[in-house]
Amino acid sequence: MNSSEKMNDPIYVQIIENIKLQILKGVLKPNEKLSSVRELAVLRMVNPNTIQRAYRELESEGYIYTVLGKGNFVSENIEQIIERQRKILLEALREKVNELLDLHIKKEDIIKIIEES
Amino acid sequence: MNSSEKMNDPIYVQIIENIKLQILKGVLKPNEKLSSVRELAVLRMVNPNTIQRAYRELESEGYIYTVLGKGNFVSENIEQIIERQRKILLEALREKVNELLDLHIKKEDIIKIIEES
Amino acid sequence: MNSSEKMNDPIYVQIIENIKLQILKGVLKPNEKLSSVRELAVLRMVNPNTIQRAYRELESEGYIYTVLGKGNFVSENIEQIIERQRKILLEALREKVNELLDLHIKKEDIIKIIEES
Amino acid sequence: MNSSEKMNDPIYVQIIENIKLQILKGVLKPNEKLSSVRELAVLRMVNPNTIQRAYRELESEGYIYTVLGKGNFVSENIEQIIERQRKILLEALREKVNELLDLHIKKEDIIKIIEES
DNA sequence: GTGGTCTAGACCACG
DNA sequence: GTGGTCTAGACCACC
Repeated sequence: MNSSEKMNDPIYVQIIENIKLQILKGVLKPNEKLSSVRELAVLRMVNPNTIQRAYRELESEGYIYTVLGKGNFVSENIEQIIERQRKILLEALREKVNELLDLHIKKEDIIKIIEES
Repeated sequence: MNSSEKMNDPIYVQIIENIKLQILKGVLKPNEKLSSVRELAVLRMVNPNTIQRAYRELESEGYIYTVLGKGNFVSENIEQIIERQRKILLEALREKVNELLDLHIKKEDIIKIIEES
Repeated sequence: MNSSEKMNDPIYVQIIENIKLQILKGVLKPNEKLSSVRELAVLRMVNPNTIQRAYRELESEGYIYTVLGKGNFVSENIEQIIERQRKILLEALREKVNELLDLHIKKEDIIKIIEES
Repeated sequence: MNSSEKMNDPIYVQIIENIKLQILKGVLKPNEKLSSVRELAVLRMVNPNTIQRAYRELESEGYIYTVLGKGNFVSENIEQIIERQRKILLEALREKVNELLDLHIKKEDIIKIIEES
């Protein structure tokens, strides 16, 4: 039912999207501890490296922070992170739209695509 | 009034956009020779390196091809190149839109941005 | 049954490949006149522009030459043209092979692909 | 004894190949920071522009990503990038082989070339 | 003549 | 500090 979460994305991307959504919806709250790498690996039946990678990317995007030896936690200032992401994405969107207009794609057609998303 | 051609863009990007548009509008036709690097450098009053860079990127995107010692030419199969670019861009657009929806941006707001472009 | 001639190639590419093969097999001999653009357009039931484009590319690759007002003819020194093409292609092949080896594709697997071609 | 690393290649290509290999062999890991443009320029005793160019091409091929003001980093999803590159190269190889077969080069001769690579 | 590479070094924007 | 852009100008290889 959700907009992203494509089946053919690599596993670690699916995990990232899943955790992001939980944070965004407030299921996971600021400073809350995430499942440990090993726990989540068992739960999802994937290699611990895959979880490690997902956590690493979530950290680099600012969604979570890592305390060595303690675990991974949801960022304190999660709203700011989201606001920053929004701005970045909106700017990227504007750029893509301009490039499409240059290639003679009509605005209506672009809007149609968005409405179908 | 045109979508691209932003003043703030670096010179080489402006040149790229300009040439792309000429190709798209049919001013430059398949296999037609472009100005030589040095000619265009004099014409636009910039360093030859700047033109060189623009031509190199146009080539790597498939819009033109280079014959060593002869010059740069508009690609034969330019429509396919354009079609490919459209697909790539539309897919990128869809992805951005999905990410924005995940960040709770409303579809209407996204559409508003496109209408302003 | 032939190696190239993919169905999903654009029409003008299919025409190019077809004419190249006729030249290579000696069906079309040096200095022999090719069908006129209009004749071939009717025969193949395509737009004359498509034929024009195929001839233009064949000329730029050296297979044929054009005499304005007279028509298109198979090149005199066709063997040299072919030899040049071979050298260019073999060099390109070597380059691709090296790049594949860098990406840890085994020589055996590359050879297997060639044997299947 | 290695396949790439030709002496005759331009410096920036040698740098690109060198970094690609380090990434492929796992010497450089996902999200690891590369030397800064200036550092590497001093280290390899070349102009910063030359490094800059190498990094730019590595980025456009997806091997690394750039954060303005922070540095250049190995891509997160490097395996996918490699897999994509493999597919592109194999398809290009198949095409070259087909063209060579059309020019009456024997399969055995093509295979011989590969074995010598 | 053409494009391709490279140097030396300046200036900008970002954080 | 980082990368990004740009100039001025040299030298090479190809044809």
